[in-house]
Order: sequence, then structure tokens, then C-alpha cells
Amino acid sequence: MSSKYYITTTLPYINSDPHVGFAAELIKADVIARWQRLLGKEVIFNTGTDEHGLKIYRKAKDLNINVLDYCNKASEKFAELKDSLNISYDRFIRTTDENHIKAAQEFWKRCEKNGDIYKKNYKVKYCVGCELEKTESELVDGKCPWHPNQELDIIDEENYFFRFSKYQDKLLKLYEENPEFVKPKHRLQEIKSFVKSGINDFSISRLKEKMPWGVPVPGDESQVMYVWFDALVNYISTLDWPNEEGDFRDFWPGLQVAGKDNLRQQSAMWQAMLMSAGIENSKKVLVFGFLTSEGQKISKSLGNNINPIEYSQKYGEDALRYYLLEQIPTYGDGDFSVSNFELLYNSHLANELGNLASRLSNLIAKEDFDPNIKKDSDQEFNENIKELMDKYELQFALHAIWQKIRQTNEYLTKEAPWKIEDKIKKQKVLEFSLQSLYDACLKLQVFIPSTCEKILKHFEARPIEKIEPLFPKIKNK
RNA sequence: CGCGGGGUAGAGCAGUUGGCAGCUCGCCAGGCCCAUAACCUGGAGGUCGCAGGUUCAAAUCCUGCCCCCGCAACCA
Repeated sequence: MSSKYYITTTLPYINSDPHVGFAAELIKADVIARWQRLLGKEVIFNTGTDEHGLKIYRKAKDLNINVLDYCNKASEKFAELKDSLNISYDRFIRTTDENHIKAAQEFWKRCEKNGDIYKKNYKVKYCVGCELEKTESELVDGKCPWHPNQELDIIDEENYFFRFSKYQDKLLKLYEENPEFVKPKHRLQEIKSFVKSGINDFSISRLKEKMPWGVPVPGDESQVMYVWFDALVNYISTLDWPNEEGDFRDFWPGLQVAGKDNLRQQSAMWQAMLMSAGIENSKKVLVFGFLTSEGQKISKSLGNNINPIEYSQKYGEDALRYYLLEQIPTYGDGDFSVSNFELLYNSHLANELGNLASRLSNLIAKEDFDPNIKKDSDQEFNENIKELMDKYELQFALHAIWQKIRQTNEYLTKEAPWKIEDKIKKQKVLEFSLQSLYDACLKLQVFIPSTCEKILKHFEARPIEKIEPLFPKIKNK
């Protein structure tokens, strides 16, 4: 087992504000990264921003500002997001970084050398509404059936293409040989059937005169890379590739996490690109679900987006982390609702965890003794959590930890140390309770780090005093 | 027949290889009084979308049907 561990999120596209769905992805990746560090591994945890392409170019033009200035500002918002969620990242890569641009170009050259990049004149009818090519058979009265009010654009330009089709069999082989390559299983099924149904070469460049905001294609002044091609390379450029001696050698391949909209890009396109460049495939791809807000799709036009930064400022980042990890199935879709958030905050964080710390610290403070606490005393508990975490079942692991917190409340009520006369006996009960809370927090710290740090520090200090409320209750008038 | 997900107690969800239907919240009743009016115990509440089939046994497998939702169109 290697002592190095690499994990990366996808890079969010910066043409709009941070989405709570991406916040969830960041948090899940953070839990995994923290867990691996807890196991003693040396971890590189990468995230960053994806900054090229037409939409960003247009957006900056609309705002009438320099494109790079726009990117600097927008990227800053995502940097702020990760900080406000207490994300333990090691790298924050921007696709406008110099070393990334060089890496993308080198990557291109490798694919080209392998005969997988070719130029093709392609003339298609293109629906801007769909951002998709349209064939004659798809059209109704010469118009896109979904956007009958829009005129179709005629695209007629020479672009470079990537020989995706060449990798169909190799991809299928990759999936066959690694049944755990994509998690959960049904996503592997989905990508398999997509690849099996036949994949087409995709365009990987744009005419510079129409759209200059991209990485220059090596050896062709007139073209820039299509945003997806350069963006995907970040997963290795952040490891300083094409330098193959340093972090890349030690940390690649790694674990990739992504939203379900990214299934094809991460588990098919990028994997084919790696094969073409002669680089080992990713270790695994975890695919997460989507979030709704109050049961409805989150969209700008509905104006129901949740600002994760606002929530973490108002209730503390651990409250938001807890909600997204506890309430949302790790690999499924979930819903964010304010009433549910408040409910979970009060009943779990304030009443169960917060109150347990309060009552226990108070009981011990009154006793004035020095409990003897060991690390990881509960073998069965440790193994149970480890097993779940090894399978990346974050939600189930969190539930199992919470069971321990509940059991500790139960134990305290049952033993009622405040009634026990015998000092030794009383202190034994308190010591055991504290040990349970301590064990739970050692694992819980990967989920809600700053709260657990407070708890652990408080109970490691001597003498133990009564603790301040960790989660003040939310009162509804 | 585009691809994918789902329909399980009032709400939100678990249910791995088929084996007495579970969890959180809410509700009702009790206990406790160390604690953030917190904690603990017990209870009520379900024809597991509908209809067939396989089986000693199906929420779980098979067939058909109905209904939601996501992607494909700003948005992870």
C-alpha cells in the first residue's frame, strides 16, 4: 500500500457564482482527503478553477472588461468558497496558470505524436440554444425542434479532432477489468452503455479569430484548444506534469470526484486522452448526485440558489458540512431545505453532540479529576468506520459515528453519574463516557473538523472545565 | 421504443447476495433532572406505485402498466 494519496475535484467553470452542488463535491473530497491523512498517508488534494472558453469570453465582453481580469475576480470567489468551508486543499490550480498552459500543450503534442489528433473541415448547422450540432434529420421545418424561434448557425471551419473512437475497445476493457473504476455501480453501467453504443471523435479546438480565449494549439497560430481539452489536463498539470520525476511520479494515478453531469468527461473522454498520451488511467472516479432546493431544481431563472458562503458564515461551516454529508446520500440526489437544515442543526448538532459535550464537561468539571483517555480504544468501532470509509460510504460512516454519540447520551442517562455516591465508581462512568465521545470525535473530525478540534482540545486540557455551547440553538421566534 | 434515477409510516429517506418491514424528524405517553427547555424509555402510524408471475418465502428476482424527476436548453 502506497503512503501517497492523490485526490482531485473537478474544476468548476467560473462563468457564474459558486454552486452549492459544487460545495458538496468539495466537502466530500475534503472528508476523503482528511481521512487519508488520518490514516497517515501523505495527501495531495487538488481543486481550482476552469477559466477558458467561449462562455467566459462572452461574459467578460458583455461586462466590457479584460478577460483575465474577469477570471482573476471570478476565481477569487471560488478560492473564498473553499476557505469558508474549511477545505484542506493542497493545490488550487487555475487553468490560466502558466505551468498548466504548458502542460496542456505538451499533452496535445503527445496525443498528436500518437496519431490521435487530426484536422477536419466541418460544416454543420449549429443550434446555439442547444450548443449542439444538428443533422438534417433532427430538424423540423429547417429549425431546431427545441428552439424553433432561433436561427441555426452555420459553422464552417477547420478544427482539430481527437480520435476518441479509436479508444472504444480500450475503454470497455478498462471498465471490464476494473469493476470498481466508477462508483456507484449504476454510473459504471451508464458509461459502459454510452461507450458501447459507439463514440465519435470530438472537436478539440476553435478558430482563434472567432474565439481567442484558450490555450494556443502548438504549431498552429490560428487555433486555440477547446476548453474541455485543456481543462482535463489540470489533474496532472497540478502534479507538475510533464515533469515525471516529482509529485507526478509519486502521486499519480489518483482518485477523481465529480458531479453526475461530468460522467462522460471524467470516465470516458479524459481516460481516452490519458491512453493516447501514454499515461496511466485514473485510479477511480466517484460520481455524486445533484441537489435540489426546496424540492426544485436549482436555477438562476428560479432564483433559488443557495449561497454556501452565506450559510457557513451564519451557522458555521460545520453546520453546512454536516447537512450536506448527513442528509444527502453520498452518491444520490438530495434536497436542501431551510426547515430541514434548521431541524438537523437543532436536533443533531445542538441537542445531541453539543449538549453531550456540555453535560459531560460540566459533570467532569464538578468532579475535579484527571480522566485517563486513550486514543482509538474501541476496536470494533474503528474497524467499522474504516470499512465504510474504505468504500467511500461517507454518509453511512457518519451515521455510524453518530450512533456512538447517541449511545453515549444513552449511557450517561442510564448510569446517572450525578446520583452515584461512590467517587471511584462515578469517575469510572465519566471516564468511560468521555472515552466514547473522544473516540467518536477522532473519526468525526474528518467530517466537521473545527468543531471536533474544539472538543478534543477542550477535553485534553487540564483541568477540564465546562464547555461553551458548540451549536447555539436556532430559535424560530 | 434517446440516456439515467425514483415511487417503502405524516415528512425525508435506508433496505447489501430474496428469509419475521428499518432510520431520522414529527406525534402521543412516561422517566430523568447532569445538560443548550437539552437527555432516556415506551407507543401509535405502512395493502413496501398498480397488476400478474417464479418461490416454502419477494420491498428485494421476472413480465406488463401507471406516475414523478434529472440530463439533452443560464446552472455542479
